[in-house]
Amino acid sequence: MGDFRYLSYLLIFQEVARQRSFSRAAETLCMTQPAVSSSVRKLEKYLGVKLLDRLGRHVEPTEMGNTLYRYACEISRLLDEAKEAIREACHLRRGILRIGTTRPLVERFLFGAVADFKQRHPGVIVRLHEGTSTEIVQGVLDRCFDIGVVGQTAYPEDLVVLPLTEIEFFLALSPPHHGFHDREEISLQEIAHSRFVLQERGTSVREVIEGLFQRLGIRPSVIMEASTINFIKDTVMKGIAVGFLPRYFVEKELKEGALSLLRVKGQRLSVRVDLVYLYGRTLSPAAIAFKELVKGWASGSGRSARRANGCKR
Amino acid sequence: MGDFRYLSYLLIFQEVARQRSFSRAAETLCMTQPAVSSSVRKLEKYLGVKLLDRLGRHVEPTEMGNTLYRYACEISRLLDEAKEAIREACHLRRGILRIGTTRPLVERFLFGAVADFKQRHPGVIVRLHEGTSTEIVQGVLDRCFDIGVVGQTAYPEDLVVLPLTEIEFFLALSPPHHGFHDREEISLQEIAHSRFVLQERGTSVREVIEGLFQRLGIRPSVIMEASTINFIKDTVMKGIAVGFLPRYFVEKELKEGALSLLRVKGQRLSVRVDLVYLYGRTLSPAAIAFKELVKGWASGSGRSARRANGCKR
DNA sequence: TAAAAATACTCCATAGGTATTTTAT
DNA sequence: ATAAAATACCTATGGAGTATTTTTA
Repeated sequence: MGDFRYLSYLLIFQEVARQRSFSRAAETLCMTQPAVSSSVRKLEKYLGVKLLDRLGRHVEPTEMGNTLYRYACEISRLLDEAKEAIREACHLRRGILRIGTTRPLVERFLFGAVADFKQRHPGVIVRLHEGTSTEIVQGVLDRCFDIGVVGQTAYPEDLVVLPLTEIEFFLALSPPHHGFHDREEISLQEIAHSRFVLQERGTSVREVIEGLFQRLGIRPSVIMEASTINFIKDTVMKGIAVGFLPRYFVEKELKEGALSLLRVKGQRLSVRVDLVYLYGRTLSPAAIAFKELVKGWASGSGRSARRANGCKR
Repeated sequence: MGDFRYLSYLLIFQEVARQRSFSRAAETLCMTQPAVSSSVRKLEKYLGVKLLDRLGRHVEPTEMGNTLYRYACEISRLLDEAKEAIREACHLRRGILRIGTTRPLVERFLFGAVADFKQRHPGVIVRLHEGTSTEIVQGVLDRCFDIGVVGQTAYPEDLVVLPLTEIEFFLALSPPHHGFHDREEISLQEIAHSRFVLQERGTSVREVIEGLFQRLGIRPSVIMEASTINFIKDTVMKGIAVGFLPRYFVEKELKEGALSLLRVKGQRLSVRVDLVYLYGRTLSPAAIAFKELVKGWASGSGRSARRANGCKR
């Protein structure tokens, strides 16, 4: 095409039409009157129509001039709006933040982090999706999520992985049904023939647990696969099976004695929590801000990311 | 401001975002790849944000890039629309034509001319306003009408006046009530003491009639001022008063003998019909076309403006 | 290694300035 | 007579080209 330059003429014309004067328009546009005149003339030549009637003292848009003026107004409005949208997104007053994560992690710190983020940046829309680790990772690859917070898995390349924290899992069992509830530790061999309720396939914990069993040559009898961590807790408490749970999740039940947690002897049964995003892609300001925030919520018990600073009042 | 040039960068960026490639965008834009690259880089620098993630083989808009891309699409849509609107208006496929005229002239030829115009240019909206000659002239001055078709008056300067035709007025009277109906002519003195129904003040005919009476030193007894020409006809036919009417308007009544028309002796009682528009202002293509059309309808009995030519099929 | 973007440089078109004339009020 | 637009002319910026290097898939 090559008629890009006429775009600027359009905005110059708009000012002339608005002010009904070349000179005044030149002034507000910080140009000289001849420059404005020539711009409008070039636009008229390009479009092949007269846009302004020069009437000595003042100037008046023609029929076509009025038509074009209306469009020019709309266009310059959009230009301002676009600039404003970018400005606002930069200052975290606008935008969308799409986070993918797993159910247990939502409760561990995402929930708190998101609430914190929303309070700091109420203008940003946060979309929190839940899924298994593999689903979330795929979602990040597919640009469904800006960032994912998942238990460690085998990541594909071109994914930036930022370790956040580690969550240790313990063998969870119901006191009445086993003789182990007074012990601190237990070896997997001791419970090799128990019935298990495990996290569903596709979750990071499951992968870790499977790896453990495999290394010890144990083929456990998995009687249930739970899609929610709550279901595991309930099943264990009923004494139907044993499972693996993080401590933070059953704090209350432990106090009540409804459940026992035993460290798995000789093995480090823990899952690293990672924040992941696509390599090479620019994170939105909102995503960057959230990334920093969630680091705090992961490391300390969460509240290390102070609420006081950074908040405009 | 001076940031006009960034407008063109916006459209270049849009093409890159659409094609997800600098090289391909350069091709469709008929530019070189470095030119496109530098444009986008300048836009990024101007806005202070990264718009595209360069990923070797291809390119992908960032969050901000996507936001801006949506605006760019809307803007380029508007640009196309504006150009199309102007093109269509030039070819008389779109536009508004605002005509001001007086009631009797609508029936004399405006009605036919407008119908003819609409048939040739169905896309153009025609707004036909009625009023007294002075009202219409004022409307033209106030930009309410593109053109006015009125009986001749004292025009203000800066009005272009194009004489269309002349309409002769005759004394109209009801046969039973007067002894003149078998005559051809009559002098105003003979009916100086009749009761008159005249066109309302502000109309051209009224001005002409007033001038005539004044010159002859007659002060007629005007018992009624009619705002519609029909009212004059009815009043005359009822024998309540005498008035002045053009022949074309009472053709039927003359044949039926319900009315007589007598030429006013020694006086040329006629009103010139003018097409007027603002001096210095560019007429819209629709107005120019209508102007030419109405010339034909005024001169011949109307049909001299052929219908065959100029019509695209 | 091949395709695409970035970089380096050169050039000329043109946007926009100054000075002046024309025009209309 | 004055204010505003048009015209004429000139200069310098920067847009866009060619050639080359760098990068990544």
